[in-house]
Amino acid sequence: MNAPITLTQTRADEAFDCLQTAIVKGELAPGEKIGELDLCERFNLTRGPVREALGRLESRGLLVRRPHAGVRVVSVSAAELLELYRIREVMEGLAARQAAERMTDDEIADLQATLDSHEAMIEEARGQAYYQAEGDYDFHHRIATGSRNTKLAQMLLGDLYYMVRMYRYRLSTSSGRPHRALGEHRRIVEAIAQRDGELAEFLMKRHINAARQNIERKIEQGEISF
Amino acid sequence: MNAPITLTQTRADEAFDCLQTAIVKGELAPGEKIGELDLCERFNLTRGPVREALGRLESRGLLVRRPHAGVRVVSVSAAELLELYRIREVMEGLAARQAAERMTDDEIADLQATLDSHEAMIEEARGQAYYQAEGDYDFHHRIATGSRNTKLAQMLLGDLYYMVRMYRYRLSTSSGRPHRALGEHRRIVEAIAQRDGELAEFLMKRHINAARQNIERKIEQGEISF
DNA sequence: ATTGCACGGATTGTTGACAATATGCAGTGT
DNA sequence: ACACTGCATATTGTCAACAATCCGTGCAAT
Repeated sequence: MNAPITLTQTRADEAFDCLQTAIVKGELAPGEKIGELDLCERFNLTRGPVREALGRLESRGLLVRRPHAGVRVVSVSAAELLELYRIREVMEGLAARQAAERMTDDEIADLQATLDSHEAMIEEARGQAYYQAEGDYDFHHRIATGSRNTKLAQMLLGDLYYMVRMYRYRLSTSSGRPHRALGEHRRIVEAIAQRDGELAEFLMKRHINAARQNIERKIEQGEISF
Repeated sequence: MNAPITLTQTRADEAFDCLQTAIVKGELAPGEKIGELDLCERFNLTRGPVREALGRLESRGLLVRRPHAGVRVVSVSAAELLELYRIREVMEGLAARQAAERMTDDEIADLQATLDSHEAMIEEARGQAYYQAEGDYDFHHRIATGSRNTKLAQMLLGDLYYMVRMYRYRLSTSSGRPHRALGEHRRIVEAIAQRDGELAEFLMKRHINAARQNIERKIEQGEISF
């Protein structure tokens, strides 16, 4: 039946995780009204934990709830998605700077190793944008935690990335330009290895700015539907 | 027919507001364990809404909760407080830049007017640091919303400011230098009025950086206890 | 004396039932 | 035919009882 060992801490956490992944993977369409009982049956839970999870998700901006009317997945417009990238630009720039100042040598070596594995994945499975997207996520994740800035990492990992990933699934192609992105990642790590925080910040901002412009172009070309 | 006054949307919202203000005002000491039943009696509520509010606050990083052990107000170290200002620096810099691009002329005029009233408050009630703190909060609040960046405003107003204010109450004196801060505010608004986003970003970053250094100095001098 | 362990009490997590409110439909009037 | 009103239903918000888990205390053993 179910997994013999439930590693989840509590029912509410379980509901939170299930809901979050369901939203990110697009199983719950934005704007669609979702009933609590539907969710309970879907995840084999009761309304208590589900309600608590809904509250948490709402607080994080993934859901919008009207007092007695129900709860809907937030629908982000194209303009708002681009605004999200503007925020990422400054916050991840800061993360890169602080990572250059604070990451241990071991962490940097690890980061370089993961870039190698990402390159291998891109080489052998060309067109497999999914792995590239995961690799990209992994890279930014490490930089955020490497900043040793608790709140910064919390905001990036807890708020922004989930919202961005939610649209990654919809854009299907990660950002389209795996090789170029990998090269930019390499240069950022180089700057971090040299403990050049200022350069790392600059390169990271430019990297995310390029990704934003890429999306902007696709929107203008009508390749993305909202 | 005009709706009279919405006392509160829902019990959970009420609990959320009460708890948030109680935490910000320092009525609930950081690190102190708070029982759910205590809170219920304190606010005349039942455990359901209180639990939902606790979940939301935890998700925003104001509380920390261990599975069956209870909930505590988050205790932020001096180092983490300074990290918070580093985040504010880049985020509010972006907010100032976008505000310069997007605020209406009326909003800018309003902003200048509030600065005048702040100046009057400082002049007549010298030493009344409380009003200066509120004025400072008001200023940054308007810039954040003026950016027209929904998520950015949400993160600043919903997450960061409450955490900063929580320590403002403890530091008693806002940042100590009302006149100088006011002058910096004036120059930022000037840049916004001239639609010079780049300058507004630069000035805002320098403003917050100065505030951070001010706190850092106080910490070194042992004027602040944690 | 200190450490380990077990047990009782208290607190939290969860559940199901009850109350309040919004949505949809039917009916009526213009 | 359309708009408005009133009611019925379903869904949400709230409550109080039940079950599971942790913490502190006391005792015993080394």
